[in-house]
Amino acid sequence: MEDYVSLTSPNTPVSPLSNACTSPGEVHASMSGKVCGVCGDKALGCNFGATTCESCKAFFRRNALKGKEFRCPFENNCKIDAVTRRFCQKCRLKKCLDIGMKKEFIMSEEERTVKRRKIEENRMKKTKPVRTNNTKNNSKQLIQLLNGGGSRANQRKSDIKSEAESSFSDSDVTTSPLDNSSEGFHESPASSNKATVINSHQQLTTETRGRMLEMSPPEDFPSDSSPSTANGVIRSQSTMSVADAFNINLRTMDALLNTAISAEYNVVVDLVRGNDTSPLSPVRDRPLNEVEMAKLQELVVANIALLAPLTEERPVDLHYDSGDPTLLNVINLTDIAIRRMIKMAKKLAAFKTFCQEDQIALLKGGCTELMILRSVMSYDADKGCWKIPHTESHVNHIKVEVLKEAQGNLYEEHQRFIQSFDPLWRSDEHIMLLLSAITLFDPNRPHVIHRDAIKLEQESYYYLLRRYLESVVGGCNARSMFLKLIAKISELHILNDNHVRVYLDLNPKEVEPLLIEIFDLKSR
Amino acid sequence: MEDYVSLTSPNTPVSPLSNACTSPGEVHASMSGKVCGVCGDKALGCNFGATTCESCKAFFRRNALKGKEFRCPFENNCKIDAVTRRFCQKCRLKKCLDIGMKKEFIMSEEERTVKRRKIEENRMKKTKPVRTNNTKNNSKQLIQLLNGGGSRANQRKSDIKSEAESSFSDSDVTTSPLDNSSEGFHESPASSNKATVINSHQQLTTETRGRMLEMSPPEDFPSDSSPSTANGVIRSQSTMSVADAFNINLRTMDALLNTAISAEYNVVVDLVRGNDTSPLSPVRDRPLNEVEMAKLQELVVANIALLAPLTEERPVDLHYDSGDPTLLNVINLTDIAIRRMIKMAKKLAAFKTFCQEDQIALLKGGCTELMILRSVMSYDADKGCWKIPHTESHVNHIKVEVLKEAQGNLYEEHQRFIQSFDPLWRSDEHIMLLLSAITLFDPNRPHVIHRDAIKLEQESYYYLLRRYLESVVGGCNARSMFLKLIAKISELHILNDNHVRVYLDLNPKEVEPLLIEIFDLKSR
DNA sequence: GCCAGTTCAACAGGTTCA
DNA sequence: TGAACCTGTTGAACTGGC
Ligand SMILES: [Zn+2]
Ligand SMILES: [Zn+2]
Ligand SMILES: [Zn+2]
Ligand SMILES: [Zn+2]
Repeated sequence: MEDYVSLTSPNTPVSPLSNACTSPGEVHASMSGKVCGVCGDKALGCNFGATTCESCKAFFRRNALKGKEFRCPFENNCKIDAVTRRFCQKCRLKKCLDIGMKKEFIMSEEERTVKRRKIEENRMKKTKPVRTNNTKNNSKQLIQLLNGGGSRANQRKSDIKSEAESSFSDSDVTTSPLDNSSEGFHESPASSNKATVINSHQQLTTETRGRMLEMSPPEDFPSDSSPSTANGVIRSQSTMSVADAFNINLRTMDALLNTAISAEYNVVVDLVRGNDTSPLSPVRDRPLNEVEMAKLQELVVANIALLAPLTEERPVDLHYDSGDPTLLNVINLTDIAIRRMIKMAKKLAAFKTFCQEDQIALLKGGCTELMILRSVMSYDADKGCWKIPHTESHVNHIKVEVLKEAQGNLYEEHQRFIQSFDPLWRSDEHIMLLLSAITLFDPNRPHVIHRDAIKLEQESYYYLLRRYLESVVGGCNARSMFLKLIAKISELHILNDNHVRVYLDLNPKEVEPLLIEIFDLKSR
Repeated sequence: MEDYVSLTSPNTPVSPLSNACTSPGEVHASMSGKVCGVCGDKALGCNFGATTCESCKAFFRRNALKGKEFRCPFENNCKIDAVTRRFCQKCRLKKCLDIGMKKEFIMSEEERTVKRRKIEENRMKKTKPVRTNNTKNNSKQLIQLLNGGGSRANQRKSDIKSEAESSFSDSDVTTSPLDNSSEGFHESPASSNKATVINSHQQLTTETRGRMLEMSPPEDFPSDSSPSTANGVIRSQSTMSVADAFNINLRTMDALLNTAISAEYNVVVDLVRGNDTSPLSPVRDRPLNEVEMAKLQELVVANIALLAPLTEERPVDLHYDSGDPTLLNVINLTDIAIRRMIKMAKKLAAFKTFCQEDQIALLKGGCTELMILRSVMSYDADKGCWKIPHTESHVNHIKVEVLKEAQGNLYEEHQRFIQSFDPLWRSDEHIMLLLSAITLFDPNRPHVIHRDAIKLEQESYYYLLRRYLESVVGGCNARSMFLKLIAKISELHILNDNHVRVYLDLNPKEVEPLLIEIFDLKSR
């Protein structure tokens, strides 16, 4: 059974030194059964410029580009056949090249990237359900809500037929362990502000690490602190004059931004000039500046406004108080949650600057993800329920378990997602709101028109999130957290798909009009 | 004489008596249950060229290479079976060889070291937090250098005992019978870098993909290719759980990360300029903005500081001034180069924000690669030497040819690497510094703790490099240059890896303490 | 159908530990 | 010494653009 016969005619069966594959059109007569020019094994075709077997093809692809230097355990002239080919990489590779295989034919990193992307795109096209457009026609409710400053534009199914309540969530930011919640509804910017910036992980304090560094130059790193808790941690709390920040008017963005820029820029200037004087002035680890604070505060304020409105919007028809709501109840309550969302969005200056089409696109595309985030915020781990404020005095509790009624393992996934949020994140209103903003201003929503403009807005929130983290925790940790949070956004997209499926399965007749509009249910 | 032949090369893998293993794909009909060719015990597969059991495999590995002469207690013709195999090593080993086991297939000492390293590296990449090496204990010098602003923390061997320039001869005492011993070592400041230590060949593959995504044509996200679909609608595969999906969805992560980074640079500026930029305004062809400029400038400044310090750091003991330095001289001079590197790193704000463990990991892992880059920068093509400033007025010239002293073709490879840099790149300080920064902030270094944080920083420099190129040459060219430069980084890793072994063979007694620490030489 | 790349289970080398 | 284990490498089978 010795196919070792091949050993006698070691090299290429065809031409001694090259078995370059002939041009496709021209069939080489002598080739009856193709043979690998490298090892003599059965060949299927031409690979990287020569006729080879599958294994030599793979071998060449894997090793030719790496500059890796192999060593021959023998005399650098090993004969390569189907059995011995594995024994000496060096001689095998050499033979590959000798018979004319070309490294150039191996796709570069870039080419592979392009290819992969192309495949992905094609895959998308096939799978893509393609939803209907956001025409003015099928977005009446949304448009009304967006335009109408008031509440009359509402048409709730449940106004007629009272039903259960609640939703995943509305804003329970209130329940947040952080004090600010307790401040609750006042809008007094000042008070909330303070909370804003400073509160936050108790342990971390708003240490302005940058400042600290300057103050204690020599031993930048305490060297003792464990890496995780780390490098900077507990330091004195520097109570910067946050107060001023709030007086700043959001409208005068230009001025503010200039401040920010100069701040950013100053670092450089410092470095360039007397770099010796303050070599440590870090780009990071500095407290939020006025602009940043203002932008963050805007979110907080918009969110606060969210807490009360529910009641005004519609008569209290929270009948289910008597018992636990069904899944359908809960779903329809998301109607309310979404209205809140819209209201909140409208409080964001940037949002209002977008054209109506984009506003609709963002809301339609993002509202469910936003709700999931709210769900995370309002989750009460102890009771396993969402705490949802309805009136100033009344808080509703809805068992998360209601999700078990949904198909698939929505409940488990939802729980896992919530759990995957570090309690510290969940309870940090600022983090959650920033994530919400990033989610809202997602430039990749379908039907978006001014994509770049939206992208810019989103970027500003990414940036702000990062800055916020830097101002709260230092160095490595800030970046780690930032990345983990970004990962959460990625997970959110996926989880969202599963949630949406629940809506799509609904019978339009049982669902609130607004929901029908948002999920294009009629079209199903 | 088949045996002879088979010993020298695998040409005849199958000797009459052998039970040489056939290629895996080819099913040997006669083989029902595999049996050890040596002892008849149950065999699992092919080991060192023959089908053997686990114990004979281990036996052969342990004893075949040792020149050890065993003595047969009997007549030199013992029967070897599962029971008797341990009675006579001599006959057992002889039988091993008889049935075709080849000592050449046993990895040499050096190969094993390389392999071990690679494994450890990979392990570190996966296991993120776990702290291991780089303990404070074995990184004293580094820590001193990192903390101490001054230079007193230095302990140079050459300060104390100027010792013979040594011959490498002993270094290549490599025990391996295989030629590899030939590696010898060579060092150029640059080349020595390679040894750097932590060779890391991460393939930039997946990462590059992300980076390229952004660079591609203006309409990065043709709206359809975008991963996000609308608020509902199947984003990726549908039913998978969030957890699973996460892996599959790395692509989305890439995109998000990119957004986050560009946010870092653009937000402030863009907003100021008027975020109503036309929707299609291309990201290319615009000059660097303030933030980007600042970050780049920081590198330049840090680099400037690098040029003078050498003399302060240590008394000039460049004995070789009288003549050309030997390879060992050069190797030990890398000590100085590394000190500069550390100094430079410390001038980077971002670097300082990392915890000490990470700072050490990055320096330990990256310093040799960084030195290779410096080698490229300081190379004088005309004279074929490196120009290394020692004092402000004095520049040292070291012939690159010193690398020829090293075994193997280190010199050639090094030269090739340098030459492969377009002179335009080499002379562009910004490009070289950006490459250095990318190399420094390599998240895949072993023992890194906050891997993702470092990755973020690195991505940031990738982004900056791209932007820099865009600002200097036009869109298309920028793109291809960017890719070529990335490829260089990849080559750098390989070059580095290929010579790590050189350092490993050094005799610790002849090497500067800092180098010992960085290369963990003592541990050998 | 060709020929790039991708995937994954088996393979074969080293390492560990009793 | 050898069973158990770990990991990088191989290669058969498969995917997908052209
Ligand atoms: Zn082959
Ligand atoms: Zn060979
Ligand atoms: Zn055996
Ligand atoms: Zn014997």
